[in-house]
Amino acid sequence: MIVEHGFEGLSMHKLAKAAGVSVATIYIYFRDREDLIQQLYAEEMQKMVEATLRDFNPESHFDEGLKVQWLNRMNYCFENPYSMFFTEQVKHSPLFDRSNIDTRFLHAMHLFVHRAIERNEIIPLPVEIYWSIAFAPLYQLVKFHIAKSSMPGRPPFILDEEKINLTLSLVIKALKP
Amino acid sequence: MIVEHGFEGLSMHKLAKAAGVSVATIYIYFRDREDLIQQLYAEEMQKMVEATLRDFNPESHFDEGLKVQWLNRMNYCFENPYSMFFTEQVKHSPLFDRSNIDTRFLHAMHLFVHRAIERNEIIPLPVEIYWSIAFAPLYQLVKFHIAKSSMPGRPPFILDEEKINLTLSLVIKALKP
DNA sequence: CAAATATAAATGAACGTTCGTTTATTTATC
DNA sequence: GATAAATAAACGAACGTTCATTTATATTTG
Repeated sequence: MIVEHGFEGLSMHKLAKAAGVSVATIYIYFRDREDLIQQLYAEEMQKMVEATLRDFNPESHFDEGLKVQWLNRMNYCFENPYSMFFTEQVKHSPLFDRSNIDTRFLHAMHLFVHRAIERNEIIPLPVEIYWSIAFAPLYQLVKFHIAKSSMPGRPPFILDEEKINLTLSLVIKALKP
Repeated sequence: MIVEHGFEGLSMHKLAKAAGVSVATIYIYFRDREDLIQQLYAEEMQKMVEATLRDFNPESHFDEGLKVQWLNRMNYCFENPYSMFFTEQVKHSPLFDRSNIDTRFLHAMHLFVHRAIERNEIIPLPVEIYWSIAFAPLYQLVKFHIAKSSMPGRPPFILDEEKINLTLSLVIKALKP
């Protein structure tokens, strides 16, 4: 409902009807409407983080580790477009609470980056700059892919492993000493 | 209203009251609520595009042209945080209509990229990959800056011209032959 | 083992608001 | 006196939430 019609598209009555359940039943499991959305968001984010960290070793070489994360993230987005759209919508709405970010994920990332810097695999950078170069391009490509026709009047953009590898190599080039 | 409470925070009654106007008056100038939001979005996007293209010459050297755009975009976001937040919210909502993207802007960008490729200033790339590397990091940095504390438990991230230049140099390194 | 009781889960109906939108009328401008 | 702009009031529909009640499940008792 939220993905297709925005937050306004989710009403407790419609949700109850769609779930084949009474409206009051929802309030047994969720304090109120906002709590429902927040719990759903937390749940989806946790699944995404787990998928992103699958087979990821923070001690691995930077190139290898970043590639694992890119492919994980890309695959998850492709297999769960609704989840992706929903979480992106929350992240760009006033509902988003930055203090609730998964710390397990952050720690793994910090370890990974600092190890890579120690080993001289990438140049030392503020984490935000590192993040903006290492991940923002991936997100953008995934969005282009999901939007199918990325730009009007152009052929649809299909993100495949070849394009991922090309972009990844450029990103790594930027971060290499 | 939308920035502070989401789309649900904008009601015609509350808007009329805030504007010191009757509800019916709004319907003289806007077909309905959605038309109001779409017109507001189009207006804000046009202002942003104009600000981004200020002093930008599509024929200029790639490094120079990209820097102009980055600084323009960054400054506009800083000076108009509400506009930024609002448009980002629309872009990540089902209201967003990809077919309404400003073509003037797209043409300027295409010309700029192709000239740079012709002059061998950057490697040839699909436009989407170019875009994801050339701009996504900037957006991410601006978001970090606006979010003040980028990641919990870390000092607030302040985006200044020095950090912009550093990131820009890395991005250019990635795109250079 | 069945009946009785206690506990938990689920419900339909209703609450008072607020929603987006319209219409008949008044006010301002030319 | 005509045209345009603005309004107050009202519309039914839908909203989030609650509550008294019913249904289902588990436990105890005779």
